[in-house]
Amino acid sequence: MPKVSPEHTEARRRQILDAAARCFSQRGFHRTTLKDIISESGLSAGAIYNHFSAKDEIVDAIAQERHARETALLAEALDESHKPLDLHELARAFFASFASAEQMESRRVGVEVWAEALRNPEMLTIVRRGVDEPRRVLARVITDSQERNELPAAIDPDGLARLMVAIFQGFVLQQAWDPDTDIEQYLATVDVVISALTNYEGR
Amino acid sequence: MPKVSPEHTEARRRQILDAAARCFSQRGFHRTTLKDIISESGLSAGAIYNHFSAKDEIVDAIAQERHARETALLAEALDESHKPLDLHELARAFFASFASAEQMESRRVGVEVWAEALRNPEMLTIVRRGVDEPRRVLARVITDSQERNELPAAIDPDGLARLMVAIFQGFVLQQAWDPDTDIEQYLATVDVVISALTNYEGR
Amino acid sequence: MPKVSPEHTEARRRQILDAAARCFSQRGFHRTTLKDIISESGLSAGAIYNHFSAKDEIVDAIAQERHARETALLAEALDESHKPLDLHELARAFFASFASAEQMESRRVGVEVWAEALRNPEMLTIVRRGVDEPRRVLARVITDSQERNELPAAIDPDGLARLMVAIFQGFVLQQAWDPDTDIEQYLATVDVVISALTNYEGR
Amino acid sequence: MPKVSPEHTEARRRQILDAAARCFSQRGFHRTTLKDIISESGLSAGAIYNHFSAKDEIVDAIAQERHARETALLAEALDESHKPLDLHELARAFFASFASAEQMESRRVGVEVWAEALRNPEMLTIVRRGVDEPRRVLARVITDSQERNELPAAIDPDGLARLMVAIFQGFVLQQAWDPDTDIEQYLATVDVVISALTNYEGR
DNA sequence: CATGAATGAGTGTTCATTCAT
DNA sequence: GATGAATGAACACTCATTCAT
Repeated sequence: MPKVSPEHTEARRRQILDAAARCFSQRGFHRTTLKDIISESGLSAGAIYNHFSAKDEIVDAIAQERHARETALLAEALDESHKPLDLHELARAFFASFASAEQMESRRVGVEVWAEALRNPEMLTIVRRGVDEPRRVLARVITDSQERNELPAAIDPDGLARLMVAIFQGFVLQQAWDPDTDIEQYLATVDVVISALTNYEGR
Repeated sequence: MPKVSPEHTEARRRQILDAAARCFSQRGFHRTTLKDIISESGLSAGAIYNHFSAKDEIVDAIAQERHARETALLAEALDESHKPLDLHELARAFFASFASAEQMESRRVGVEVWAEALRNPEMLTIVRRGVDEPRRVLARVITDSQERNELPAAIDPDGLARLMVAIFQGFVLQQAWDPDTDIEQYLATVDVVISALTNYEGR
Repeated sequence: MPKVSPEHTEARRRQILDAAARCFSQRGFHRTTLKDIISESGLSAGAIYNHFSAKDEIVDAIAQERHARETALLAEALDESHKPLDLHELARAFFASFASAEQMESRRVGVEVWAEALRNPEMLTIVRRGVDEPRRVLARVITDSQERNELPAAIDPDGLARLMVAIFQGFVLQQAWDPDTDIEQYLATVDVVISALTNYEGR
Repeated sequence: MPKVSPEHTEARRRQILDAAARCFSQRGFHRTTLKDIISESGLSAGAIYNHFSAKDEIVDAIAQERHARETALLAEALDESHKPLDLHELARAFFASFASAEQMESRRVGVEVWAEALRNPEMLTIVRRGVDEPRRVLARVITDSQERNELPAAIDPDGLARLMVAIFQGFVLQQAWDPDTDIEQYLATVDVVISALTNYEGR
């Protein structure tokens, strides 16, 4: 079926990436073979190589998409919120993606990407992009809050941003290991921490 | 009929595990071949198989040792501290291991173990043991602090324990991706958070 | 029902064969993929298969054309010369094709055809046709010369024809390996050999 | 069977190279698959890769050995001859290898190496070594003969050496295409040419 | 006729594991 | 126990060929 529309090409790409994502989520990408992706996608080896020139490229694309989707979700959540942003809202926005099961699968792959980033520069770039941007957003919101006297000026905005990102990352891990991990309990604690910081007047 | 002393056996095991740890830290589990371990250890394939019946067993042993060492370090830190423990001291104890470069290598492997735990039940068990125990210690310390009125009673001890563990895990990740990450800045922020919680009287 | 003129068909064939010849000369038959020919020709896979039913057929056609062209060049050279032919002129005619760079490319392909002929009967037939015909021409010229007493009668015409063909083939090889090989030096030596034979009166 | 003698290692290498040579001679090295070599040698893929790190390395080794053997045969023939060498003897020495059927197989592979040398620098080096050395030997013999007044001084030694090498190469080709090619007829003609040159006193 | 996406058998290569010495 | 050559299933990837549009 040649002379095919760009939509068709894009659909095939999706078909491959969706199949790969399912495989990666189940077995991890090191244990996923091209045969797995072939079976799962219903395509042939050649068809896949018409869209990606190597297995690694599929892995990269999945990692990239994952972080792009997460960043998009966050940006969306920020846009919907009323200015000025407060940290409570921001925290909720961060955790919003935990609703769907599909996102849960995606986050499992994300954890593997985190590990892969330690050995694969390509992946480290992707991870950094996905982590640094939210951190910068957070740091800005923190600075703004300090200027409005809603947060002690003594707090280092970057340090707190890092810590809040860590709070998110740590939960991702804990929930990945145990899907029953109680997100509401966790978010309630996050709220307490934020409130405590908000009311804190230095030592 | 073993002709060799148990000490010799143990020394061989160490030789293998140390070589494997170096390989894993550099290339990751999946990219490390048995040939790599053979070269790095200076032993033969057969010699290795006399101590481990499969590559996976080496991986498991490394993961196990890693968490055992970390738990031991933590226990040691707790023992040395003067009762009653406060959260500031506890946080410092958690982060104590970040001093040495060797520990840095070990933590890189640890991150991969975290990812591996998502697909390998054996590894999940190891990870859970390594994470749950500290969390329980933390929760107990928090409860104690609440009883001494050093922390608001409204805080959920388990939720806060989880969050503090997350604060640790997130930093491990961030530092693994960027070794220049400033630990003192981070610890200062952790201290602020703990102080804020200590002084917080609910809303 | 062909809608296209025979000229168009022939033009397409040329387009394919020219592209293929360029590819073969650069990478050899075996390393040239159909994709290479597609890129080089600017045509599509389907278009090529409308004119050739397999890659081998293109190879055959190239080999055939090459030898046809060489034979034609030789015939032309013979026609132009004034009878009776002498061996000096004939040798020059043989080596005439070494002038152009295009012919140089063609000869590189020719060497591969020589090798291919050892395994591919189709190709062997082509090579034989291309080699036997000149050899017969040479043998006839030699016989004629002997009858005119310009060459010792003791010489075996077929043996000498073979040897003169070999002199040509060997030079093709040597020049293919080293394009700087001095053709004038070589031709001068050939002339000396012919003169020596001409003047030779047996032992 | 580890801790094996160097002889054993060498025997395995031979086993592989002999099998490969048989395959190459039958199908050519482009059409010979590793599976072919595996079947023919009776070894496993892994065993082969213990001795050669890629298929290309086997091809190179075969080409190298072929030329080494040919050079050795020539050197041997030269040593056996009584000084001073004359061209008749030298020509016979060159053609001595045409006796055995095994050498015939080897020469078929050699023709393929000649073609391969046009695209593969590694192979070109091997071919050049195999061709230049005999050419130099020939040129020296020619110069010596000229000094002894057995050959006209007007002849260019290098040109004649090239031509004699070509006479050899051309015969290799012709015999490879047609095993029935008469070597005695050919050698007789070569002798006539040499005699004619010997008696030639310039134009 | 032209297109080029799709096919899938086949390729060279790797690597955890075994076992005769 | 120690050795390391041997195994062979599995892997990622290629490419001549087909055929629906």
